[in-house]
Amino acid sequence: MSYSISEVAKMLNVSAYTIRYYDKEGLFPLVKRVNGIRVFEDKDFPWLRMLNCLKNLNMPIKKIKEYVDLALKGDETLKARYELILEQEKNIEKQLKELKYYKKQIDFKKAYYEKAIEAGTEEVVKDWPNPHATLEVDELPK
Amino acid sequence: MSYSISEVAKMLNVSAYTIRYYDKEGLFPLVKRVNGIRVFEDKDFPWLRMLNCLKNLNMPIKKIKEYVDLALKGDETLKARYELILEQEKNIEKQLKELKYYKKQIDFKKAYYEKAIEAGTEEVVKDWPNPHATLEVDELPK
DNA sequence: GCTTGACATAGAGTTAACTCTAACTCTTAC
DNA sequence: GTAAGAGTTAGAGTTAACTCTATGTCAAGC
Repeated sequence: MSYSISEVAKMLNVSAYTIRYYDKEGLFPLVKRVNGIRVFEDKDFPWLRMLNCLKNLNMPIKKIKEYVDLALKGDETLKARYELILEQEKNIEKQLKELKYYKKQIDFKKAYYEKAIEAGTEEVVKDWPNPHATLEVDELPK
Repeated sequence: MSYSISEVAKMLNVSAYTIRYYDKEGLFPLVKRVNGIRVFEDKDFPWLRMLNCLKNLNMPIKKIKEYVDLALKGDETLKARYELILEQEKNIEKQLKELKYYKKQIDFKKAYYEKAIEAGTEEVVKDWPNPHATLEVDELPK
């Protein structure tokens, strides 16, 4: 099967402009062209999936480009690409920790407003003990 | 206790420029000034914590400003603020789901490269079945 | 054979979130 | 009393990631 730029855009939930921009930035060095028109094929999908993943993990375009360039160089860069993946694994762990940390604060605030709404005024909760009483860097997730 | 702008900046792990920018955007309407100089006090910390939280949940500055403006209006906006918090709760859930989804892909890639490095070439893994074989929007976390 | 629609490019414009510069003030240490 | 250091402002500059415009090509349907 083959797919047009707008079909691929839909799949990645971005605009066709964005796909062209990514291409301009060198993220699709191996996509076929027919009469100048991009033709995405099944063989391109593993990379499209990976790109979608890295993009949603907030990896900058330039960093993604580095990964592409490494992959193009072949087996001699396997180690470097592995390191990059390990970095992403660490990044995900960190983001998960952070999210769980901030979830606690939001949950606190949720209960806070529920009580305030029930009472009709914020006064009754203004002095609630905050579960995150300090704002030291050490207290925040690493 | 009271704190200077650079102390607060350090706590939030941003620059003093950034704190001034946030202030310019109206995120600190209640911070005291002495001779024109910002003086952050203990009473400001609950909001600093909340701001840090929202910022790290990627809420845009403008949206944070809306929340500030609601809070300034007092009890009549309790419901609206509660809704905004509920939205954030949903947002966190979504982000958690996404992270877990992309973690699977990274884990796959990690094993992939480990095998490739062991073999000295990517050839042996190029046809590994990808656990995320499609790239349909429906397959991605909502 | 002409219109339509989807593609193409180069390059300009936009937006968010900083980031910095220039010029100034105020406090503190020598 | 003066120099250093940290604060102030207005406003310009930067960066990333799009987003769009103008202009053009090409294949398909009428």
